[in-house]
Amino acid sequence: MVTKKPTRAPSLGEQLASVLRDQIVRRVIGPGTHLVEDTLAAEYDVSRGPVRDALRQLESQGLVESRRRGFYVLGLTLRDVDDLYELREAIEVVAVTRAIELASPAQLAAGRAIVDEMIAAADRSAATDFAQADLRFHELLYDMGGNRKLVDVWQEYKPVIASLMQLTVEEDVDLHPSALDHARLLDLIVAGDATPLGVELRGHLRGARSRMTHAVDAMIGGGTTDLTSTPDAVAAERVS
Amino acid sequence: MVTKKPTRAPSLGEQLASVLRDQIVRRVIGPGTHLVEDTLAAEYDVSRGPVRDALRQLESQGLVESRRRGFYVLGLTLRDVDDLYELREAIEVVAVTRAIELASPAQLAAGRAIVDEMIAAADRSAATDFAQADLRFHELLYDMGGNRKLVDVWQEYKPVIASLMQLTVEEDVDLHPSALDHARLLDLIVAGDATPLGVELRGHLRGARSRMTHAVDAMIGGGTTDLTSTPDAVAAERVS
DNA sequence: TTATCGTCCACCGTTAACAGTAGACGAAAG
DNA sequence: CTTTCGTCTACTGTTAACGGTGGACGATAA
Repeated sequence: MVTKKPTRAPSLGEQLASVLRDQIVRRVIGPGTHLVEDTLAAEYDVSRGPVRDALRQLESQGLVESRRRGFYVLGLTLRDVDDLYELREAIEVVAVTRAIELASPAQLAAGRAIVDEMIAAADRSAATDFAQADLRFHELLYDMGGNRKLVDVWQEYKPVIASLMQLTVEEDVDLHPSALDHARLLDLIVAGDATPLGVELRGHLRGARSRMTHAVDAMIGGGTTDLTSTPDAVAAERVS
Repeated sequence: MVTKKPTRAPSLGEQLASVLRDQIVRRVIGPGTHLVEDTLAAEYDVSRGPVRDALRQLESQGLVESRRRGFYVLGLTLRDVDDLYELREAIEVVAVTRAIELASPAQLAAGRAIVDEMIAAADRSAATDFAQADLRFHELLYDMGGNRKLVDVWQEYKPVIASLMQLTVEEDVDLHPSALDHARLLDLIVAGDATPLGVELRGHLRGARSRMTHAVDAMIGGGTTDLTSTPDAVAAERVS
């Protein structure tokens, strides 16, 4: 069983990383932008130390790149979203497969409670609450799997995924089917057959991926990706 | 094609991270050890900034944990080695599967050149050189796959894997079969069938994993894991 | 015009000092 | 004896200043 660290007040570095991450994902700060410690420190009225911390964190999440003179924004292209979800699929399928043997009754109950929260959020059309419950649900899947390295990778990229999900919450979509998808994942874990479970989760994540590439594409202002005629288009209505 | 960053002199933080990482993997610094910025700064005659950088890096590699008062060494248990290799297997199989379509002639040639270096190192029984070539070979597999997130995860954990490999280089083993295993991976990429390629790579990594758990076990002083009668025992003679 | 060389500067890496905080711990009260 | 409260301290987070470095750039020579 993987234990959780107690919550502490976020440092300035963490706060700044969060602000910059959102700005990068939303392209308020565009790809190629030169980020300089001193400049950001002046702009946000902090010293360079927390700026360093923030930029290091964003670097390890693949959002910025350190070069000789400063950091440069890489941002998130459609390619990046695809890559990120391919990574996520690779590791999350392993985690849920392990969950078949390892998930405890308490964890399964916690999963069902989160699904209930999702349904309640869907009732209220509270997409932001839904997204947060969604993230907690998937984190629980990793916890059930009991592989700490998989958990660590999830934790590393979770903030990026969360930022991406924020791009999709403004859309007026019925969230109930997605909530039920999550319940179905739990059912399949309990049923104990890895093959349909893997198929279901892959479909689930591919739907989420399509939705996000759609949102990023719309944000970029592209018309280059037309999803309305592909099988993913239906799945794209599903969250996470 | 994934581009490489130019090489810079390592900062004090990076150097310290490397030293501490080795000490942790080798259990010179044992699990549970309390690591304090001030104490390490005095011991290594640097200021606290680089110590912070080092500990942050080790934290993201899962070797230490930050709690309220300082960092604590988690270390690498047998469980951790298994988890790490399960992660690696999950992502590396995806990378090589993608390499079937995406590997360039130049990359394949580079792979063969690295295998030649491995054979030369095996000729000289130069295990450390072999291990380094081994790491470069696998990094090239990720590059061939062209998924930047997979590359990033590999880069994140590569130093830990390298430290682990150092535990195994003192053993007097004929390295030629392992070199040829790598050539075979390239052949299978060129042959273009994902299924035998996946099977081969999984076997390859499971061999490496067994070898490492064997080395960690011996280092811990355990007698709790007897590998001599399992199918992995033969594969454990293979590196990487 | 091109190549070379010296200077400058745009940054980051590092250091030392200060400030804040959350438990630990001891003393006092019930 | 147990609980509460106040103080202390062990750390980290942050700030400001200094030092180093590697290209950029301008001047000079061929």
